[in-house]
Amino acid sequence: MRVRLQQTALEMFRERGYDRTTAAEIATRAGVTERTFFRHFPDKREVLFDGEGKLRAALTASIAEAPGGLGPLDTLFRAFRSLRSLLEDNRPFSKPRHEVISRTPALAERELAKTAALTEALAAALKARGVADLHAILAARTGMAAFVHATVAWLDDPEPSLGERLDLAYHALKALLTKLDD
Amino acid sequence: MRVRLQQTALEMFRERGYDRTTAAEIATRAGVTERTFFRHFPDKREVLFDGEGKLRAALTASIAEAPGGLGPLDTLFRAFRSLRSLLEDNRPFSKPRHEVISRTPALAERELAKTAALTEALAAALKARGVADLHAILAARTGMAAFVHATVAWLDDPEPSLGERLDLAYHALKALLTKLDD
DNA sequence: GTCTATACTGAGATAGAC
DNA sequence: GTCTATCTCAGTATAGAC
Repeated sequence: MRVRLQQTALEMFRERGYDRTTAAEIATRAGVTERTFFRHFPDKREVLFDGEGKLRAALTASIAEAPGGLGPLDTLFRAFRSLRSLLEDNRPFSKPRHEVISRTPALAERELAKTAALTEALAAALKARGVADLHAILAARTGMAAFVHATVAWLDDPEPSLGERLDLAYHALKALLTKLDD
Repeated sequence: MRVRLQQTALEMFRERGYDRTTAAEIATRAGVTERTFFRHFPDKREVLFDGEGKLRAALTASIAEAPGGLGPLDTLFRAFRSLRSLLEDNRPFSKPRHEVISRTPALAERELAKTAALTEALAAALKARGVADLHAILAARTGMAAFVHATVAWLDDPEPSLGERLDLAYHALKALLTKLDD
């Protein structure tokens, strides 16, 4: 039922927009009552945010098993690259989902919150490898910035590929360094 | 009246928490009707987010007038440092405000959205200086990550000072980027 | 300033799975 | 019998329309 509600919600949000779709309508089309909708999802926005757990688990696992000598940012990029095929397979679902989210402020806001939570998890995974707190949180935020940018750009246009976009972001970060003073 | 509503709201949120304070109650204590509250603020969360405009104007102005030779990250840090005394003066208000925000998910979410909007503005200001799109957005996100981290840590504990915390973050970023492979 | 739609919340009842 | 999912009903607060 969870999945059915999610699919129905995405479908209706695309047809009529998030604001013009009530939770009761989603529930009815999915064959349940409004109250059931809210039992599955604590609020209406949450119906589009569920795959986060898998992403988080995959990334933290990849970080945990990374070779010892790798720096924090390289560890993160290694983890991001390991997700390429998973993300590429999901594109048929994630693209329309992203379209709805990006044109709905309430959903965009929720996505930022989810991304922030994921960033915290990455920082924690880095700390577990012995990275100092400040370095861990800055690396996690910097890495996520690059990852999100690459992913969003790739959802908008599949060429260049996600892997190429990650490489571009990686080298752009490197270039930022060479210009640092002091 | 705007300011009075904001002060009243912060006061009541601290006393009872955001969720247990209704917009009508804030309005009544401030001496107006609920309708007036929503005429000033499009939604209840927004009552705590108003100084954004000034911060944004100060930062983009500072970026625009930065010396030509400076790299993107140095331009940003120069702008952040120029805000130190403004932020230090504001601490008596921003500290309790931050406490309320950080323990209220709905407000934390809104703050992330405001920060994201500010980040976009910084990226735009960098682009106006001729920085390439990808570099501008990555520098803006990386710089904001460091700035937010330094500010939040400093709100939590005023020592080390904000300026020192910014320097720490700057050097941590430098160290991270220096370790990059390839 | 009034009225109303919609997002949520809580308590209790029902029904089927185990 | 217990557990879990659902429904029913009644209510409050936010926000938007008029």
